[in-house]
Amino acid sequence: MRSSGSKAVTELVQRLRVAGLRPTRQRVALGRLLFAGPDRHVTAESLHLEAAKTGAQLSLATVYNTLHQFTASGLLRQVVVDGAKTYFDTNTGDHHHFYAEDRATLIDIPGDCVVIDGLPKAPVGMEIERVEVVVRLKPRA
Amino acid sequence: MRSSGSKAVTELVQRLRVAGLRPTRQRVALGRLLFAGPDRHVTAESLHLEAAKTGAQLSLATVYNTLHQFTASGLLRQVVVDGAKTYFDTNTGDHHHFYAEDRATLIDIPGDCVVIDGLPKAPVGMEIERVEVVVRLKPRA
DNA sequence: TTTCTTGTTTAGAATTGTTCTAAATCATTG
DNA sequence: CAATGATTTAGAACAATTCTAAACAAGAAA
Repeated sequence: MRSSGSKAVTELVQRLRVAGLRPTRQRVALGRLLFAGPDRHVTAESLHLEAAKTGAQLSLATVYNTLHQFTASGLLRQVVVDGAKTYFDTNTGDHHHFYAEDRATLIDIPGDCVVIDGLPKAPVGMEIERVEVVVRLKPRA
Repeated sequence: MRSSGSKAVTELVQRLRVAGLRPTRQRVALGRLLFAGPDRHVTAESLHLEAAKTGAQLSLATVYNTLHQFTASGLLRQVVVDGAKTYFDTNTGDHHHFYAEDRATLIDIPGDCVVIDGLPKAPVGMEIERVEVVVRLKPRA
């Protein structure tokens, strides 16, 4: 019985290989947390904490490295909604976000339900890389 | 000849008073830089540098304080487009932004030309504070 | 004016999130 | 199994921002 990993893990290892990333213990551990279930939003800090809770043994620096590598490989995407922390989103498709400032929490808004009209075209020499909508939420008065 | 200030300065002092802020030398100096001309985007650092160039004598901490006080009073608004620095915008009206990542530069998009449709309503217990659109630009290939 | 009170400024230390460095470790290949 | 090069890591370094408590200045009162 050579391979004791689940199918999900095998697939993850495959994804990493394809991305040119060696499937190290640390990357697999983080990948499982990120990609095993439904889409999610994490910060380096939160993911590091979560990994620690599941018994994984890895440094915060590695979490940062890994998140950036995953992002560069298109497995993750960065979301900027707060000056302080950087969020990473496992949903790399076209979509937007609610951001509850008081809870520092993100909620996805599917891209296919939102229509944005009337945007001016990009200045000369520039082109649009992406259009991001952030809907800031506050507790109802 | 008691009052040697220009009309613009008098008006600025008035705005500060209304906002409950004493028109100190520092606040007036920063206010002139911010509100004398057309709308603009600054960071604490950039404004501090600019103030220094015009001969104003004030600390970076004061620039931070002032930017936050101005924001709290509705004279400025914060724009989050980059994890690293915080931008402040003298245009507090309804509008959006182009953001050229390579130049770390903001350009206003008038709010009245953009229509956003299909946004889901806010989760229960929450209400929408503001809808922000950021159009990320990259140099044309 | 002068004095009093309170708001404001400031230098410098402290914090926070993130990146860097160089040495140790691990994964893969031959 | 050894060699090679990628990866991890602890800890230092960094950058933006906030905090602190002491000095200072603005407006009100006398």
